[in-house]
Amino acid sequence: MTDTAAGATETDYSSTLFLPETSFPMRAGLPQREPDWLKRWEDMDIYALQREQAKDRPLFTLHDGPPYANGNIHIGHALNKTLKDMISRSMQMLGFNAAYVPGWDCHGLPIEWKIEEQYRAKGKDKNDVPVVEFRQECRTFAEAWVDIQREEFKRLGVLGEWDNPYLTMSFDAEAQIARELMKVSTSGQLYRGSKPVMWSVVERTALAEAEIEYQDYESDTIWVKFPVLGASTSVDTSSPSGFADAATAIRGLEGASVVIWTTTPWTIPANRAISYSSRIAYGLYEVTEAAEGNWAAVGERYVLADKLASEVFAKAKVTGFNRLNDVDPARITACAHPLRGLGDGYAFKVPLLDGEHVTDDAGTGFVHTAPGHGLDDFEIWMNSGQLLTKRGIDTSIPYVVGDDGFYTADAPGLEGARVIDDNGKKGDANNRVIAALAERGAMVARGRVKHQYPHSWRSKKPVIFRNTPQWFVYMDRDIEGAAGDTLRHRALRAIDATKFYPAAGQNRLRSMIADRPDWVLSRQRAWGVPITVFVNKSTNEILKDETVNHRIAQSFEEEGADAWYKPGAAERYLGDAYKADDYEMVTDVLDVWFDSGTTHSWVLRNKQKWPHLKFPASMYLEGSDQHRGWFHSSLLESCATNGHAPYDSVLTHGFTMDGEGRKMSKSLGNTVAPQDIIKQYGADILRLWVASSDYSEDLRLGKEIIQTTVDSYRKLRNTLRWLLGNLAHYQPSDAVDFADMPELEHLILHRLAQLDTQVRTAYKEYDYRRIVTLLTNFMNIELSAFYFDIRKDALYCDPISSIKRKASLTVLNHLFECLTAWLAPILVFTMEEVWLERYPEEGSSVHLRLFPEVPAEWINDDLAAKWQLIRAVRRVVTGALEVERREKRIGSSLEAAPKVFIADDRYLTALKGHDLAEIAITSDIEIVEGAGEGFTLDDVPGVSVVPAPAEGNRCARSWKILPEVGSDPEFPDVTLRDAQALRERAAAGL
RNA sequence: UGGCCCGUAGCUCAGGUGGUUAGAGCGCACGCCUGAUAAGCGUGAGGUCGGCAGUUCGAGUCUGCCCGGGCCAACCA
Repeated sequence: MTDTAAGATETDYSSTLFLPETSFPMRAGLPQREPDWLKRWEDMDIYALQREQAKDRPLFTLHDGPPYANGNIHIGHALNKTLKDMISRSMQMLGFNAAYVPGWDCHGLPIEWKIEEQYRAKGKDKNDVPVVEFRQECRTFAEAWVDIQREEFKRLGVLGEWDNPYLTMSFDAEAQIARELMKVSTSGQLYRGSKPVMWSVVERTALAEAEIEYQDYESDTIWVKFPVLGASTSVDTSSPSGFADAATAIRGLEGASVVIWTTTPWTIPANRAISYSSRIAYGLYEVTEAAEGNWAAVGERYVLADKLASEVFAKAKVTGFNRLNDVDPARITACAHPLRGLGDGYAFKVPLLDGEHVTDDAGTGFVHTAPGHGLDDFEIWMNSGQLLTKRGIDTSIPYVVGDDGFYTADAPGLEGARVIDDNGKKGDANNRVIAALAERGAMVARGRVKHQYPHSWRSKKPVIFRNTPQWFVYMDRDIEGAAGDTLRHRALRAIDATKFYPAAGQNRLRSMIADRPDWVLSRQRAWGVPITVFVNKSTNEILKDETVNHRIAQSFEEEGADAWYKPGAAERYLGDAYKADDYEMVTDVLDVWFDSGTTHSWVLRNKQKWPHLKFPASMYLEGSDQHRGWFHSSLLESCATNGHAPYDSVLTHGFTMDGEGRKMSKSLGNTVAPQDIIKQYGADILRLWVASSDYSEDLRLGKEIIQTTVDSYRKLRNTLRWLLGNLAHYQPSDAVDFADMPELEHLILHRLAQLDTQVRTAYKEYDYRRIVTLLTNFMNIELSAFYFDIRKDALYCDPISSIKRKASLTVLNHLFECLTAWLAPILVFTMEEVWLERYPEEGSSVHLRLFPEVPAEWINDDLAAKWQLIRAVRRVVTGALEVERREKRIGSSLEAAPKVFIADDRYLTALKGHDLAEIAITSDIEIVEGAGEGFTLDDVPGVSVVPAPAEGNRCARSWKILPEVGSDPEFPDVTLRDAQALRERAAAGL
């Protein structure tokens, strides 16, 4: 055993070693220091430098989906922008010109709403303010949030054209959005139809779901008879037949009535169909006993859902009834409208439609369907369009109620009755309808029900669903006469031509496009781009005049879309060619999805403003919700105007959940604000979290996950710090040629070359977590625990002239070059910090680099396979030493000099020419050919290790224990190698 | 309720076309080192692969059902 007492008097040689030297701090202090690097990048205008540097490279255009300009950014924004940043940075470093132009969505209801809120606080009424003034306030509001969000995004380390972003409310944008709309209208794809919307009679305005609150309300309910007009023996309802030829098969339906139930009697004049469900059992019932004069009289026959029949009869004060037989409602071809004949109207047939929304929980099992006054009603009516047309039924939806709540001429015999008055009180419509029904013997029963009913958030008054004219884009009409060339067809074809990450996104978007109804473009709102269309009052046709359209676009360029709302606008646009009085100027505003759906046309194609962008974009990247949003509307808009998608690829990410995988919400109190993470840990931690998560699914974020990220950041940071410390002793002139390097260095360079391919591939596939896994594993297992650990001896102790030391330094330099570049798109701040530590010159930045070229000669699979064997032997040695440590026979591995018995030639061959002691970090090792006793590992057969203490004295410099220590007269307390090192130092004057 | 998607160790993730005792890094426990030191090295313990049923000689991997979670289904973005 070594004389441990000698240690007490040991000379301290540490000043003669090449120990790591660096001022690079172990603790990052990111929250404090990140702003300094941001400032540095801004001062040097690194974004412009990148563009200049890459001006001749192929373009990679990640087109930014515009966030909405209200409120501070949340974790979803941070995720989104960070991913985008990692993509553009890595594409830039892969050799593209990857410009990034951020944008904002500025129009729309939420902003409008905020301004209205401010009005209400001041007791001001929106309707008293001129539209242009109101719009100006919205604009100012959006501008303020653009500024705030811009700073928040920059703080994440996102590099982009922040001083030249795109805004949907800029004048040129508003002009181009209008131009795009006019392209759609002149090509004949735009039409005016109608749709029920939530309508407040009191405020004379359409309302959004967010503007609705549900309150208790007492409604009149009625049960109404719809006389059966005909039935068919076959369920092929496309061939209607009367009773004359089908009487035998449809027993008892002649003279019977289908009974419906509704809580909105005033919608009866708007009834156009009855919905039933094929999953519900129906029967034909006869009234056998009822009081004299009862609405439901003895002898009448009703079709009802079996489950609800007795309930209906109870309401109808029927004391006795019979079930006659089963009824399949699909066989009823049509009913008469219960108001038939009133005011000479209601002569149309009322068809029966099979509806998913029909239940037998309440009512009669039949749902009164007024397509102009309910969403379900509207949908089933629209979806049945083909069927109805085949049966000769007019599919147009009547405008039964005006914006003031009065019945219109579409409610014959009821004109002048009102649904809701200006104070929000029930009008006389219900009673008038009930009276008219009773008069014709169409009533079965009436009642009242208390339920939750939608009310306006502002006035607290009840609202109604009301059919309202809207502007639509055809999904299925041939575009400009080309047969089969419909918008839907174009869009589906475009989806097939687009690459999706992950692939599932393709199906999702495809099924949405395949199923979607026509696109409703109009909103009855103020803050947006107007639908710049004139309609001829007598022909109802849209004016298609290039000159007029040009005037419109031109005025928007100069004054913004406000021009549409200025006095005399109609005359100004129509000029002398048309009389303004002959035309209706549409005042509806465009759906904001149309705004953002056109960005490709005025951002990607505006070469003056953004010369580094291309159309179509290389990629659109957003959260998976955007399959219904931006991906969708951009696709439709571009297919309508360009015939193809505006993107080559679409990448989607999931949503950020809390640590348990539940959605973040303010009410649950489980939200994580990006601002807080940045303040406490730094943006690089947030970015590392993004990079190590699987963004294709929902991501989780919580305390523990942040801690995990912080831990892995520390490890990365320290490994780089050690690299920096050693490279302090490296001069480029020390570089050793590849051919002159030891095998261990070749091994590391081989791994580096492998990683080069893997990292590039992963970046091309946007697979950041693979990069993080690859690099952390490499740095932890192969560098920190293996290569660095082995080479510390040579790096610290070897003589100045040592080739091994210089070769190792050369490898460290390569490692530095590669690792800093590979990690730069992810850890943008830290890699810059690391880089500047070595290259602090002005204008220097890791972000102006490309991923380094790696020489092909580094690849050496045979060598790697050989070192697999060597490392296997090493594992047996370390395993054996661990037993010695347990038994307190050694502490440091340098106290050991084991005997290694090797019976397997493969291992012997592999080890030939190598110093296993160096590799296993022992003071000495004896290799014995042949089998032996000792420590073994199951997966390394033929290798056994017999531990033994190292013989000799401990070297005061390298701490190795060798017999040779003491043999150098000049330096008797060190090994011969260390003595040589000391002599060289002295010779060099150190 | 419907469309699409997800559920592998404490955490983040690997686990082509089904095939031996399910892997990695981090964390944790224990030990070593004290010349990467609020660091470094080693060893080890952790998993009914959401549950149930089926197909199969054999399923984390295929099928069905169930449970849990997410996105979408707005004059919200």
